[in-house]
Amino acid sequence: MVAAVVELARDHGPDAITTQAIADRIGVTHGALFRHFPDKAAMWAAVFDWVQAELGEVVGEAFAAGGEPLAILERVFLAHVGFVASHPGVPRILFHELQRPVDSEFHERVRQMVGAYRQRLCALLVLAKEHGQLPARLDEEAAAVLFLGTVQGLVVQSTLFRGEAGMQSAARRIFPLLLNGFRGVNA
Amino acid sequence: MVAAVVELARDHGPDAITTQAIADRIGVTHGALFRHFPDKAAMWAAVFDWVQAELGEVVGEAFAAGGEPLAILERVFLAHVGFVASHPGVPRILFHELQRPVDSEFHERVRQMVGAYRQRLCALLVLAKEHGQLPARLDEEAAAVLFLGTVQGLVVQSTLFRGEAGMQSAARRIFPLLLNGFRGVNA
DNA sequence: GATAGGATAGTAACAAGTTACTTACTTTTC
DNA sequence: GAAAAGTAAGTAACTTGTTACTATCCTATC
Repeated sequence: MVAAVVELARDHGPDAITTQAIADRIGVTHGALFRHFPDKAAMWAAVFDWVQAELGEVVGEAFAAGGEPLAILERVFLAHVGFVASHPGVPRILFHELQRPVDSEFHERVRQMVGAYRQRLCALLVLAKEHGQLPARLDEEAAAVLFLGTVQGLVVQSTLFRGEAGMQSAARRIFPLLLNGFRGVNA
Repeated sequence: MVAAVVELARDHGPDAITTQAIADRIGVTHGALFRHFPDKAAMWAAVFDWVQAELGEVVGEAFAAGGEPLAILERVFLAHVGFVASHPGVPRILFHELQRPVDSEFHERVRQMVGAYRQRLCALLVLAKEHGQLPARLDEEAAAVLFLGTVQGLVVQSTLFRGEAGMQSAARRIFPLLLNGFRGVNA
């Protein structure tokens, strides 16, 4: 089911992801879907669960692989971009979720997810400071926001232009700039 | 009309922006809308026209106000963020537009708009190089992508967290990091 | 200067098509 | 043989767009 939704999101915007379209894609009748999910919201929730788990795993591995803090940072960056590049439907789904009312359940979940991600990044940046890889006066919260923003901006622009193919190479060109910003030229 | 749509987008997500909802917001009946617009697509087009003109003006002023290239860059950054902060519905509308099929008319328009913006940024960065404010080896295309990505990422995270209020202050904290990245610590 | 005529803008009700979801019934599977 | 899974045919609500009719205002003629 989840796979069907992610594929549908890739080439027809989420408006076109009707329960009928999902059923067609899976190869069952419309009614059969509702034997497994109480309603459409539950289907979206399942998709979100999958995204959260999958992205969590990919990024978690990058975090866990060890090495110097800045090497980890780069690995996380590329892993995140790589995940999105190999699942082009995912950002569309998330953007769609974000367009619900601000106090919706999904908003809360995304907020928690991004918040936890940001905290891990902050911890990593503090570690890098302690290792002397980054200046002690670095505003690591701003840096974490910038890091995530860079990924998100890359995603948006890649869906606009080169498609997802050029995303990885763009990421490799951009990361040094990002890192230099963290290191600080005026330190 | 445009104002009604932008306000609706602020707190109700574009799915809920039906022609009926627009009519209610304006204070006319449903049918009256179709006396001014042939169909709903034309309404979206009008909204997009407004966004393009308004944002173009705000950013254009920041470009035109003169000063050193990096000062202009900062002014553009803050102007852009300020515009979005004062019209929270706008990013939602644009994200909604981006979820149409890739070869749609809107996609093409957004692409041109972002493309033109990127070129202006590149030109500005080249100018900064010539003034000796940025190292000659700076990859200005990557820098332009990073610049736009930062704005976009800031927008996304602001709609998630502090709301649009903290966006300006976040922008002020982040810009120095961005700039340092351009200046390059390894130059 | 009053008034006919026509464009402009609005209203109310409706038509046609979608969408999410249900229900009564059948098939598969263990 | 019973529970789980699937099917076919609905239904109610909602969405975009249309249509027949009305009010308002500007103009131009008598």
